[in-house]
Amino acid sequence: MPQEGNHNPSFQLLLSTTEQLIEEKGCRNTTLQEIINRSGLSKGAIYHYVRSKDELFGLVLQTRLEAVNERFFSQVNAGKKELDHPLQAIAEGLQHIHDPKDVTNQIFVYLVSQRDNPAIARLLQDLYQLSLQTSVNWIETGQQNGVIPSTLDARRIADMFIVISYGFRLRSMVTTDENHFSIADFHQVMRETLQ
Amino acid sequence: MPQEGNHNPSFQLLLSTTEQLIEEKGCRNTTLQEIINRSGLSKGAIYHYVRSKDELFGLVLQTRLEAVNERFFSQVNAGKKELDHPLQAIAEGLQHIHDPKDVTNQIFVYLVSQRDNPAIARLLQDLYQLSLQTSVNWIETGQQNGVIPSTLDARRIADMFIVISYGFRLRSMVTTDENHFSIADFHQVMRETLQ
Amino acid sequence: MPQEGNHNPSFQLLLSTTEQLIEEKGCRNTTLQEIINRSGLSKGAIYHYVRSKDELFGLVLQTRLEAVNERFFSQVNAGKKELDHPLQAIAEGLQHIHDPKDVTNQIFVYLVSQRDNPAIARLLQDLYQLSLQTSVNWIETGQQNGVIPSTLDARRIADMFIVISYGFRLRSMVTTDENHFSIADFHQVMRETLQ
Amino acid sequence: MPQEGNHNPSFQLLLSTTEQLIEEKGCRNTTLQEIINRSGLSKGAIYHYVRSKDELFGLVLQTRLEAVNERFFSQVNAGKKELDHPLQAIAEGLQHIHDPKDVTNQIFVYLVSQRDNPAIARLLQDLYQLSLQTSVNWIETGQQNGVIPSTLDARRIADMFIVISYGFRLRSMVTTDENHFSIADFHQVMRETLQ
DNA sequence: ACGATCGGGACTGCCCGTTATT
DNA sequence: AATAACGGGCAGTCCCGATCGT
Repeated sequence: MPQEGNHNPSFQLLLSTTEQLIEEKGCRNTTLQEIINRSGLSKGAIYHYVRSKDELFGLVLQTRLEAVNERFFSQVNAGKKELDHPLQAIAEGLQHIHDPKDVTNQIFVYLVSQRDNPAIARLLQDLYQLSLQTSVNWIETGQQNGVIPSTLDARRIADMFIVISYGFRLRSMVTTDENHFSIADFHQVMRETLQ
Repeated sequence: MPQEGNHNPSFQLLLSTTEQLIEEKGCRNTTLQEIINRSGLSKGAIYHYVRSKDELFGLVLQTRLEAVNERFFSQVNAGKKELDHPLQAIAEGLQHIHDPKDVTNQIFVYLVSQRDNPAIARLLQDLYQLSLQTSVNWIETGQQNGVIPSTLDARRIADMFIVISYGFRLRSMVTTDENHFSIADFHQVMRETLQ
Repeated sequence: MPQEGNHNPSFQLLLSTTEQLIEEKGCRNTTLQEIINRSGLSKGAIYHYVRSKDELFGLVLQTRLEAVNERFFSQVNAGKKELDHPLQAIAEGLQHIHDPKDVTNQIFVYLVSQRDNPAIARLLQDLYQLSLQTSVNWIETGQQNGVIPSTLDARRIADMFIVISYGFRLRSMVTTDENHFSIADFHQVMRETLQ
Repeated sequence: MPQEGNHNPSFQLLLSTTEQLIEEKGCRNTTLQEIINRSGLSKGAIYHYVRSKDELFGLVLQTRLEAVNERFFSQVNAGKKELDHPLQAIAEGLQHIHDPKDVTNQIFVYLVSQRDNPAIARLLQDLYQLSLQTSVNWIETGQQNGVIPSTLDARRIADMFIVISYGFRLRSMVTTDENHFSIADFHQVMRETLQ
């Protein structure tokens, strides 16, 4: 499984085709056969890069989340303005957790429902840690800049942030109601929590 | 599909066997064949009661959640003491959302990942509405009793409650870390939010 | 697996199609797909009757051997002449162990090479017992009729007979030489052994 | 395919790893992937030495049998005592045909079941000829030394010997019964046959 | 000569759901 | 109301070839 930082065009094609199919038809209805048909790769080729369909989906999710995190990170680093309102920046960057069609949301719950597979469980754990650490970094940056009181436990706040974003993701996939508790409300709660 | 309030022993056996199997091996690994073997029912019998495996899982979830809600409702109605601390009652009743092995958590994410099936989508929507309405009822009871300020939007608070409980459910299935944002913290946030 | 004495036409079709294909192309090259194509049955139908391809092959072998044994048995019972020369009758009935294309030979070695599968091992053991018992019966019949000395150990002689017929089967699949040790020679050895 | 008398360490490693795996898990369950994992060789390396997995197995068998034959040959040449009882020497050297776990037995039936592959058929034919010729040599040696009557057809006797040893091999893989016709009985038969 | 990566495609067994039958 | 028969999609495994470097 030589996919560490793999830039092989076939592997990239595999990932993008899979992502596209998930977007169109959901995880459940995305079959290996369709990936084969659309990508032009063979089953052997696919299993040369990944160990299973689940791992493939996990890889797509990981790639996506890493891209998101990277984008955020560079955003935060780039502008000084955002540093004044890091929470706002974060909240704005999270619009996608409201989109039930968002590929990351779909793959995320799909993988959680496969968590009895140890490899999947590990991947999910890793992604959680990644998100948590990123959030901690943001908050600590805010504390160093004085916009967030240093008395707060960065880790706990970050985890709360994760929990609520998980909640939003799940709610978006459960109901289509015009929702009553919005990201704006969340922002408000955070603001009060952080004084 | 005559399962409205069905007390048929075969149907009850079907539900309990399924629940048991899910607890043992997870949703994904619970096959029809195993349900047949363990329950002694035939495939025809099962498909006489339910339309699909997903519907069966949905029914198990629904039964469970209704039992939980009913228990809560009678609890709230029974004692006056709990009325003074409705939030605490709620929080205590939610310990199970922390258990990644909890059958409702497992079925819930499984069904969400199957949400492209319209019947499943409808079921999830219904369950969301049920939870929401239950929460609204609790909060309004609290407002009538003066323990919660009447200025607050019961619907919004209830939804926030749902979102966060969804978040806890999901987090419990993603990580086994000693978690930093706990139900106690949640209680604290709620208390502050509700003044 | 309801194939005990199954006279279901689909099941019979399955067996005969399989036998035919093995005769044409050997066990290894007989694929499920071909059986499906030629028989018109679906994969689901086939797996309704058998648990695996190996079991299917085993069933073909068993059916064949039982037919052979039954034919022998009725032959022995029918004619008085054969009772005088039971060995000759046996030897003549064994011509097919010389035919490398014979389906029973092919399936037999195929199954032996799969003997790590416990179900296969059990089947082979059963078939061995069946053959052994049949041979013992013949010999004891010979002893009762006085053509075989009662001093001989029927069981040992029968087993020797099995071993040598196994040897003939295997040799026929290994070499196409005009063979030097023939069934006639075997007959001679037996005759001397039995006085 | 430069494996004639190849003493290349990689090639030897390939053979011994394969033999070891067959001993542990049987021919069927010995996959190329396992050979790759355990030997550390790459797929390319393996296919550099052999044309197919079957050929690889054939090579292991051939190597083993040649070693056995060579050992016998040197034994016969070394001592005079054995020359007096060549049959006994042979019989003693054949204990391994009783061991169903013996690698040669396993590979042998595996290859026979693959005999539709012409290369395999040729290999089996060659091995048969080798065995036959070896037996003929022993018997002729015995005849020259006067322990075996010169009137006997060495070729026929040798072939009978092969057939029976084939039979023992097969029986050992079919049943685990304490067997009734033993090598000792075989020895007895041979002795009587040869006067 | 030696070996690694990449890729192709056949095949089995599993599993869900449907239809015919009683 | 329940069973047996059946249909067919799908994932993952496996053997092997092709190509390229060393």
